[in-house]
Amino acid sequence: MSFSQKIIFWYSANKRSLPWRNTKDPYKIWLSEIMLQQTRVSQGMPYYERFVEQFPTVHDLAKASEEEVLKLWQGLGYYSRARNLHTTSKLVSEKYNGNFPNTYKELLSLKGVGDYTASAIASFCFNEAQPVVDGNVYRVLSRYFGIDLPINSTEGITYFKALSLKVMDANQIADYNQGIMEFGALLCAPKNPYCLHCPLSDSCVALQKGKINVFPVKLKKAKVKERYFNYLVVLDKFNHIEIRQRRGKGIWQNLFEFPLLETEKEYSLEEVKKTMGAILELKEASEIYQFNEKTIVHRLSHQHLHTKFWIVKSEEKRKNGVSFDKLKEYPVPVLIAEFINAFKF
DNA sequence: AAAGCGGGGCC
DNA sequence: GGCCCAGCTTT
Repeated sequence: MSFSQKIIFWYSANKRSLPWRNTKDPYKIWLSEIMLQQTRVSQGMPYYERFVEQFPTVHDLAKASEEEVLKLWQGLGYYSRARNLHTTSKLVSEKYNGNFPNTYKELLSLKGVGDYTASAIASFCFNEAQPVVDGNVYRVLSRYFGIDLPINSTEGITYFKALSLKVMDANQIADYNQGIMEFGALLCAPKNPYCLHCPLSDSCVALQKGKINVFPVKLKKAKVKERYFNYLVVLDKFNHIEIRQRRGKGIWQNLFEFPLLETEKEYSLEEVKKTMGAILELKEASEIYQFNEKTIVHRLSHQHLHTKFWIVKSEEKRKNGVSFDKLKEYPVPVLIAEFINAFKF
Protein backbone atom coordinates (compact mmCIF):
# COMPACT_ATOMS: atom_id res chain seq x y z
CA MET A 1 0.00 0.00 0.00
CA SER A 2 1.08 3.55 -0.70
CA PHE A 3 1.43 6.21 1.98
CA SER A 4 -1.96 7.71 1.19
CA GLN A 5 -3.65 4.30 1.06
CA LYS A 6 -2.33 3.43 4.49
CA ILE A 7 -3.55 6.74 5.85
CA ILE A 8 -7.01 6.28 4.36
CA PHE A 9 -7.22 2.70 5.57
CA TRP A 10 -6.18 3.68 9.08
CA TYR A 11 -8.69 6.53 9.05
CA SER A 12 -11.58 4.29 8.02
CA ALA A 13 -11.00 2.18 11.12
CA ASN A 14 -10.15 4.91 13.61
CA LYS A 15 -12.05 8.07 12.77
CA ARG A 16 -13.92 9.90 15.47
CA SER A 17 -17.51 10.88 15.04
CA LEU A 18 -17.48 14.67 14.92
CA PRO A 19 -20.47 16.92 14.25
CA TRP A 20 -19.01 18.56 11.13
CA ARG A 21 -18.27 15.15 9.64
CA ASN A 22 -21.97 14.50 9.15
CA THR A 23 -22.38 17.28 6.61
CA LYS A 24 -21.11 18.68 3.35
CA ASP A 25 -22.81 22.03 3.90
CA PRO A 26 -20.09 24.53 3.03
CA TYR A 27 -21.41 26.91 5.70
CA LYS A 28 -20.93 24.36 8.46
CA ILE A 29 -17.60 23.16 7.12
CA TRP A 30 -16.36 26.73 6.86
CA LEU A 31 -17.60 27.53 10.36
CA SER A 32 -15.92 24.48 11.86
CA GLU A 33 -12.65 25.12 10.05
CA ILE A 34 -12.41 28.73 11.19
CA MET A 35 -13.11 27.66 14.75
CA LEU A 36 -10.50 24.92 14.70
CA GLN A 37 -7.68 27.17 13.52
CA GLN A 38 -5.01 26.86 16.24
CA THR A 39 -7.68 25.32 18.42
CA ARG A 40 -8.20 21.79 19.70
CA VAL A 41 -11.27 19.89 18.66
CA SER A 42 -12.33 19.52 22.29
CA GLN A 43 -12.19 23.26 22.81
CA GLY A 44 -13.96 24.20 19.58
CA MET A 45 -16.74 21.64 19.71
CA PRO A 46 -19.13 23.35 22.16
CA TYR A 47 -18.71 26.63 20.29
CA TYR A 48 -19.55 24.93 17.03
CA GLU A 49 -22.72 23.46 18.51
CA ARG A 50 -23.82 26.83 19.88
CA PHE A 51 -23.13 28.66 16.62
CA VAL A 52 -25.05 26.13 14.52
CA GLU A 53 -27.91 26.32 17.00
CA GLN A 54 -28.04 30.10 17.06
CA PHE A 55 -27.10 30.67 13.41
CA PRO A 56 -28.32 27.69 11.36
CA THR A 57 -27.52 29.35 8.02
CA VAL A 58 -25.05 31.90 6.73
CA HIS A 59 -27.94 34.36 6.44
CA ASP A 60 -28.65 34.11 10.16
CA LEU A 61 -25.02 34.79 10.95
CA ALA A 62 -24.95 37.71 8.52
CA LYS A 63 -27.98 39.30 10.15
CA ALA A 64 -26.44 39.24 13.61
CA SER A 65 -24.50 42.15 15.03
CA GLU A 66 -20.75 41.89 15.52
CA GLU A 67 -21.30 42.12 19.26
CA GLU A 68 -23.56 39.08 19.19
CA VAL A 69 -20.99 37.13 17.22
CA LEU A 70 -18.15 38.17 19.52
CA LYS A 71 -20.24 37.26 22.56
CA LEU A 72 -20.83 33.76 21.26
CA TRP A 73 -17.13 33.53 20.39
CA GLN A 74 -16.10 34.71 23.87
CA GLY A 75 -13.44 32.48 25.36
CA LEU A 76 -12.33 30.87 22.12
CA GLY A 77 -9.57 33.39 21.49
CA TYR A 78 -8.06 34.89 18.35
CA TYR A 79 -11.02 37.19 17.99
CA SER A 80 -10.06 38.36 14.52
CA ARG A 81 -11.47 35.01 13.46
CA ALA A 82 -14.89 36.05 14.73
CA ARG A 83 -14.71 39.45 13.09
CA ASN A 84 -13.62 37.96 9.78
CA LEU A 85 -16.26 35.25 10.11
CA HIS A 86 -18.92 37.90 10.38
CA THR A 87 -17.53 39.92 7.47
CA THR A 88 -17.42 36.86 5.23
CA SER A 89 -20.91 35.77 6.25
CA LYS A 90 -22.28 39.12 5.12
CA LEU A 91 -20.46 38.88 1.80
CA VAL A 92 -21.71 35.36 1.11
CA SER A 93 -25.22 36.13 2.27
CA GLU A 94 -25.66 39.43 0.51
CA LYS A 95 -23.47 39.20 -2.58
CA TYR A 96 -23.33 35.47 -3.30
CA ASN A 97 -26.95 34.71 -2.47
CA GLY A 98 -25.87 32.46 0.38
CA ASN A 99 -23.64 30.26 -1.77
CA PHE A 100 -20.02 29.80 -0.82
CA PRO A 101 -17.46 29.83 -3.63
CA ASN A 102 -16.78 26.27 -4.81
CA THR A 103 -13.14 26.45 -5.77
CA TYR A 104 -9.92 26.63 -3.77
CA LYS A 105 -8.86 29.77 -5.56
CA GLU A 106 -12.07 31.69 -4.93
CA LEU A 107 -12.29 30.46 -1.35
CA LEU A 108 -8.82 31.89 -0.72
CA SER A 109 -10.15 35.38 -1.38
CA LEU A 110 -12.48 35.23 1.62
CA LYS A 111 -11.38 37.05 4.76
CA GLY A 112 -10.05 34.65 7.34
CA VAL A 113 -9.61 31.87 4.79
CA GLY A 114 -6.00 30.96 4.04
CA ASP A 115 -4.38 28.02 2.31
CA TYR A 116 -5.40 25.45 4.89
CA THR A 117 -9.04 26.48 5.19
CA ALA A 118 -9.54 26.93 1.46
CA SER A 119 -8.11 23.45 0.88
CA ALA A 120 -10.31 21.97 3.58
CA ILE A 121 -13.54 23.45 2.23
CA ALA A 122 -12.66 22.76 -1.41
CA SER A 123 -11.81 19.13 -0.70
CA PHE A 124 -14.50 18.27 1.86
CA CYS A 125 -17.38 19.98 0.06
CA PHE A 126 -16.39 19.93 -3.61
CA ASN A 127 -13.83 17.12 -3.92
CA GLU A 128 -11.20 19.48 -5.29
CA ALA A 129 -7.76 17.89 -5.05
CA GLN A 130 -6.08 20.30 -2.66
CA PRO A 131 -4.13 18.81 0.25
CA VAL A 132 -4.54 20.39 3.66
CA VAL A 133 -1.34 21.26 5.48
CA ASP A 134 -2.01 21.92 9.14
CA GLY A 135 0.02 21.27 12.28
CA ASN A 136 -0.83 17.58 12.16
CA VAL A 137 0.27 17.22 8.55
CA TYR A 138 3.57 18.99 9.20
CA ARG A 139 4.28 16.56 12.00
CA VAL A 140 3.31 13.40 10.12
CA LEU A 141 5.16 14.28 6.93
CA SER A 142 8.27 15.65 8.63
CA ARG A 143 8.61 12.48 10.68
CA TYR A 144 7.73 9.97 8.00
CA PHE A 145 9.98 11.53 5.35
CA GLY A 146 12.57 12.89 7.78
CA ILE A 147 12.29 16.48 6.57
CA ASP A 148 14.19 18.92 8.78
CA LEU A 149 13.16 22.16 7.09
CA PRO A 150 11.55 24.42 9.70
CA ILE A 151 7.81 24.14 9.21
CA ASN A 152 7.32 27.82 9.99
CA SER A 153 9.86 29.09 7.46
CA THR A 154 8.83 30.26 4.01
CA GLU A 155 10.89 27.50 2.44
CA GLY A 156 9.37 24.88 4.70
CA ILE A 157 5.82 25.97 4.02
CA THR A 158 6.39 25.77 0.27
CA TYR A 159 8.15 22.43 0.55
CA PHE A 160 5.48 20.73 2.63
CA LYS A 161 2.66 21.95 0.39
CA ALA A 162 4.51 20.56 -2.65
CA LEU A 163 5.23 17.29 -0.86
CA SER A 164 1.58 17.06 0.13
CA LEU A 165 0.51 17.51 -3.48
CA LYS A 166 2.83 14.62 -4.37
CA VAL A 167 1.68 12.13 -1.76
CA MET A 168 -2.05 12.90 -1.59
CA ASP A 169 -4.72 10.69 -3.11
CA ALA A 170 -6.49 13.00 -5.54
CA ASN A 171 -9.30 10.52 -6.06
CA GLN A 172 -10.17 10.29 -2.37
CA ILE A 173 -9.10 13.74 -1.35
CA ALA A 174 -11.69 14.24 1.39
CA ASP A 175 -10.81 11.03 3.20
CA TYR A 176 -7.11 11.53 2.65
CA ASN A 177 -7.21 15.05 4.11
CA GLN A 178 -9.38 14.08 7.04
CA GLY A 179 -7.31 10.96 7.50
CA ILE A 180 -3.87 12.50 7.73
CA MET A 181 -5.08 15.10 10.20
CA GLU A 182 -6.82 12.51 12.32
CA PHE A 183 -3.72 10.34 12.16
CA GLY A 184 -1.59 13.23 13.40
CA ALA A 185 -4.05 14.11 16.14
CA LEU A 186 -4.61 10.61 17.50
CA LEU A 187 -1.60 8.45 16.64
CA CYS A 188 1.35 10.53 15.44
CA ALA A 189 0.87 12.88 18.39
CA PRO A 190 3.34 15.61 19.39
CA LYS A 191 4.36 13.74 22.54
CA ASN A 192 4.47 10.00 23.03
CA PRO A 193 3.20 8.97 19.60
CA TYR A 194 1.96 5.39 19.32
CA CYS A 195 4.73 4.16 17.04
CA LEU A 196 4.17 0.57 18.22
CA HIS A 197 0.74 0.58 16.62
CA CYS A 198 1.64 2.69 13.61
CA PRO A 199 0.85 1.30 10.17
CA LEU A 200 3.63 3.46 8.75
CA SER A 201 6.37 2.43 11.18
CA ASP A 202 8.13 0.18 8.65
CA SER A 203 9.10 3.14 6.53
CA CYS A 204 9.14 6.08 8.95
CA VAL A 205 12.48 7.85 8.68
CA ALA A 206 12.24 9.53 12.07
CA LEU A 207 11.43 6.28 13.82
CA GLN A 208 14.22 4.38 12.13
CA LYS A 209 16.74 7.05 13.09
CA GLY A 210 15.39 7.34 16.62
CA LYS A 211 14.55 10.99 16.00
CA ILE A 212 10.82 11.07 16.56
CA ASN A 213 11.24 13.87 19.07
CA VAL A 214 13.34 15.94 16.67
CA PHE A 215 10.54 16.41 14.17
CA PRO A 216 8.93 18.65 13.20
CA VAL A 217 11.68 21.27 13.27
CA LYS A 218 10.40 24.68 14.16
CA LEU A 219 11.97 28.14 14.36
CA LYS A 220 11.66 29.42 17.88
CA LYS A 221 9.33 32.26 18.56
CA ALA A 222 9.76 35.63 20.16
CA LYS A 223 9.70 35.70 23.92
CA VAL A 224 6.71 36.60 25.96
CA LYS A 225 6.07 40.24 26.72
CA GLU A 226 5.28 41.28 30.27
CA ARG A 227 2.54 43.91 30.61
CA TYR A 228 0.99 45.58 33.62
CA PHE A 229 -2.73 46.27 33.59
CA ASN A 230 -4.72 48.28 36.08
CA TYR A 231 -8.44 48.04 35.46
CA LEU A 232 -10.47 50.80 37.03
CA VAL A 233 -13.84 49.40 37.93
CA VAL A 234 -15.78 52.59 38.38
CA LEU A 235 -19.03 52.17 40.31
CA ASP A 236 -21.25 55.23 40.31
CA LYS A 237 -24.10 56.13 42.65
CA PHE A 238 -26.46 53.86 40.69
CA ASN A 239 -24.02 50.98 41.02
CA HIS A 240 -23.43 51.18 37.29
CA ILE A 241 -20.05 50.12 36.00
CA GLU A 242 -18.17 51.99 33.31
CA ILE A 243 -17.12 49.96 30.28
CA ARG A 244 -15.28 50.72 27.08
CA GLN A 245 -14.76 48.93 23.81
CA ARG A 246 -11.18 48.21 22.75
CA ARG A 247 -10.44 49.83 19.42
CA GLY A 248 -7.44 49.96 17.14
CA LYS A 249 -4.74 47.36 17.07
CA GLY A 250 -3.64 44.82 19.60
CA ILE A 251 -5.35 42.15 21.61
CA TRP A 252 -9.09 41.83 22.12
CA GLN A 253 -10.06 44.23 19.36
CA ASN A 254 -13.73 45.27 19.67
CA LEU A 255 -14.22 43.45 22.96
CA PHE A 256 -15.31 45.36 26.07
CA GLU A 257 -13.37 46.06 29.23
CA PHE A 258 -13.10 48.55 32.07
CA PRO A 259 -11.06 51.75 31.77
CA LEU A 260 -7.50 50.53 31.58
CA LEU A 261 -4.39 52.13 33.00
CA GLU A 262 -1.42 50.29 31.55
CA THR A 263 1.88 50.90 33.30
CA GLU A 264 5.54 49.97 32.95
CA LYS A 265 5.56 48.13 36.27
CA GLU A 266 3.14 47.11 38.99
CA TYR A 267 1.48 50.13 40.54
CA SER A 268 0.58 50.73 44.16
CA LEU A 269 -2.65 52.31 45.37
CA GLU A 270 -0.94 55.67 45.68
CA GLU A 271 0.47 55.50 42.17
CA VAL A 272 -2.89 54.55 40.72
CA LYS A 273 -4.60 57.40 42.56
CA LYS A 274 -2.03 59.82 41.24
CA THR A 275 -2.22 58.78 37.59
CA MET A 276 -5.75 57.57 37.01
CA GLY A 277 -6.82 61.04 35.96
CA ALA A 278 -5.06 60.45 32.66
CA ILE A 279 -7.65 57.94 31.55
CA LEU A 280 -10.60 58.88 33.72
CA GLU A 281 -12.59 62.09 34.01
CA LEU A 282 -13.47 61.79 37.66
CA LYS A 283 -14.06 64.73 39.98
CA GLU A 284 -13.75 62.73 43.14
CA ALA A 285 -13.72 59.13 44.22
CA SER A 286 -15.26 58.38 47.56
CA GLU A 287 -13.39 55.13 47.86
CA ILE A 288 -10.77 53.16 45.99
CA TYR A 289 -9.29 49.80 46.79
CA GLN A 290 -7.74 46.80 45.11
CA PHE A 291 -10.19 43.96 44.54
CA ASN A 292 -7.80 41.07 44.01
CA GLU A 293 -5.40 40.55 46.89
CA LYS A 294 -2.69 39.16 44.69
CA THR A 295 -1.80 40.30 41.22
CA ILE A 296 -3.52 38.18 38.61
CA VAL A 297 -1.20 36.93 35.89
CA HIS A 298 -3.28 36.25 32.80
CA ARG A 299 -1.14 34.19 30.45
CA LEU A 300 -1.61 34.50 26.72
CA SER A 301 0.68 32.84 24.21
CA HIS A 302 2.64 36.01 23.62
CA GLN A 303 1.97 38.18 26.65
CA HIS A 304 1.71 37.90 30.40
CA LEU A 305 -0.76 40.40 31.74
CA HIS A 306 -0.04 41.33 35.37
CA THR A 307 -3.39 42.64 36.38
CA LYS A 308 -4.93 44.50 39.28
CA PHE A 309 -8.60 45.39 39.48
CA TRP A 310 -9.22 48.63 41.36
CA ILE A 311 -12.70 49.32 42.66
CA VAL A 312 -13.40 53.02 42.35
CA LYS A 313 -16.58 54.27 43.96
CA SER A 314 -18.00 57.56 42.85
CA GLU A 315 -21.03 59.60 43.81
CA GLU A 316 -21.31 60.97 40.30
CA LYS A 317 -23.47 59.59 37.53
CA ARG A 318 -21.03 58.15 35.01
CA LYS A 319 -21.33 57.92 31.28
CA ASN A 320 -21.04 54.49 29.66
CA GLY A 321 -22.22 52.92 32.88
CA VAL A 322 -24.10 49.64 32.74
CA SER A 323 -25.78 47.60 35.42
CA PHE A 324 -24.13 44.45 36.69
CA ASP A 325 -26.68 42.30 34.86
CA LYS A 326 -26.19 44.16 31.56
CA LEU A 327 -22.48 43.84 31.96
CA LYS A 328 -22.72 40.11 31.49
CA GLU A 329 -24.21 40.54 28.02
CA TYR A 330 -21.16 42.23 26.54
CA PRO A 331 -18.39 40.31 24.83
CA VAL A 332 -15.35 40.51 27.10
CA PRO A 333 -11.95 38.82 27.35
CA VAL A 334 -11.70 35.84 29.70
CA LEU A 335 -9.68 37.99 32.11
CA ILE A 336 -12.64 40.35 32.47
CA ALA A 337 -15.22 37.56 32.53
CA GLU A 338 -13.42 35.94 35.44
CA PHE A 339 -13.42 39.20 37.34
CA ILE A 340 -17.14 39.65 36.71
CA ASN A 341 -17.81 36.16 38.03
CA ALA A 342 -15.78 36.78 41.16
CA PHE A 343 -17.11 40.26 41.79
CA LYS A 344 -19.95 40.71 44.24
CA PHE A 345 -21.47 43.91 45.44
C1' DA B 1 10.53 37.32 6.64
C1' DA B 2 8.76 38.30 11.03
C1' DA B 3 5.47 39.78 14.27
C1' DG B 4 0.97 39.71 16.34
C1' DC B 5 -2.97 37.42 17.81
C1' DG B 6 -6.18 33.66 22.99
C1' DG B 7 -7.00 30.37 25.64
C1' DG B 8 -6.60 25.81 27.33
C1' DG B 9 -4.58 21.24 28.06
C1' DC B 10 -0.75 18.22 28.60
C1' DC B 11 3.74 16.88 30.25
C1' DG C 1 7.51 26.25 32.56
C1' DG C 2 7.28 25.09 27.61
C1' DC C 3 4.86 23.28 23.81
C1' DC C 4 1.07 22.72 20.80
C1' DC C 5 -3.48 23.12 18.85
C1' DA C 6 -7.87 21.40 11.73
C1' DG C 7 -3.64 29.33 10.86
C1' DC C 8 -4.35 34.05 9.07
C1' DT C 9 -3.24 38.81 8.54
C1' DT C 10 -0.43 42.68 8.84
C1' DT C 11 3.91 44.92 8.90
